[in-house]
Amino acid sequence: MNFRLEDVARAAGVSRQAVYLHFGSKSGLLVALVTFVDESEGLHELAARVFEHESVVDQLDGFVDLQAEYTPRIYAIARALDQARRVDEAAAAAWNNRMEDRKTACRGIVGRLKDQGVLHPEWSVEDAVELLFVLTSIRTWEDLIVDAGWSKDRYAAALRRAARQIVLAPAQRRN
Amino acid sequence: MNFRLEDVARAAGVSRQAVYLHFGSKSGLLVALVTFVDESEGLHELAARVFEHESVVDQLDGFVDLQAEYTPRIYAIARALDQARRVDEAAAAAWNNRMEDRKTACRGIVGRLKDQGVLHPEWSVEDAVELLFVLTSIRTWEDLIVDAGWSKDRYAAALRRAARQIVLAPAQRRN
DNA sequence: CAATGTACTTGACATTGTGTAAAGTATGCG
DNA sequence: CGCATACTTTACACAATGTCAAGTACATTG
Repeated sequence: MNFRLEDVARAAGVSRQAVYLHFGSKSGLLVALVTFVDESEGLHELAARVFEHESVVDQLDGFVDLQAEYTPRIYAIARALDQARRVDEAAAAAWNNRMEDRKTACRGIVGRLKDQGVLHPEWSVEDAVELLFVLTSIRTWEDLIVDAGWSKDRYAAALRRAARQIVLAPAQRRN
Repeated sequence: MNFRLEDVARAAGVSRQAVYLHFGSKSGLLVALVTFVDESEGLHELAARVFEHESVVDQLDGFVDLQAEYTPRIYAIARALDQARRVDEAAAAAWNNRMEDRKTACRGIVGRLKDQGVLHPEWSVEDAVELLFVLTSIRTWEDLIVDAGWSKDRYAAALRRAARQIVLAPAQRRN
């Protein structure tokens, strides 16, 4: 929530009140923005493309790459939403919604790994899903890219490797 | 920053102004609190104990366990500090300071793994340090414990496993 | 004992930003 | 024309941080 409604309104060329008429509150604006950006950036299509890969391992890599590619585009908004969700119910719902989508993607990948017998034997499906989820989260991205100053490529390479090591059965590790 | 200075002052049995006399600002209070809590909880000794283990792998496990044990004790403060650091320089310094300590610990572990030839060959020391760091971060803890509802034990077990898989050379994996 | 300093209190006020309310205006449409 | 829609302008309530000035209680010290 690192922005003032007055600035937003001025930048949009409307009065501050117009923002309230349209979105009800600051959080309301944020929630609408999140939805809008995901649509206009085509998140859905990008995600679908990841799952077009025949090999699950390619899907896993693609999922990591998607995070590397997509997160910087939405980072500022995501951070604001992450903050807003602590105090605003609608923001929390929007956040949970997006997280649920991401988790579903993780479940898909891990489930397929399990089905094909290439899930690392030490991991339960549930734990592997959650760990893949957290490994590819915006927070992890922030820690590595923003705070540690990593490049996108370094992030993608390291996370691909980490995700594979955690989730793939040792025999399958070489691709 | 999910608290009001007036409440803090009242709970401490002093006037709101007294807080300003002592700590200068809300962030100042927070920074002082962080230092105080780390000392009174004995973080330094707990960390030292982790590194008393002879085996580096035990140190790695102990480091994960320390996070599992310690993070819940400081979570509320840590979250406030994480938020404060975006707007307050002193808070940012306090945060970076603690992160640097944690990173030093990671460097120690990974460095020793490298020296003993048991660091996973696919990882550079720098990348492994950072990945161990992010894996054991407060943010990751929050995602798993607070948001996903994991138990402490589940967290510790999963992260031990994940850390080992990422950082240990395959041959060394069984301990 | 008087003077001084320390640590705090009380109360008032400036500031910033969100959110609400009310009245007015421009535009388009049936 | 009459009316609805979409917006503007202005004003204000409110919460919370941070500042300021004057006062008080108590302990220390010459």
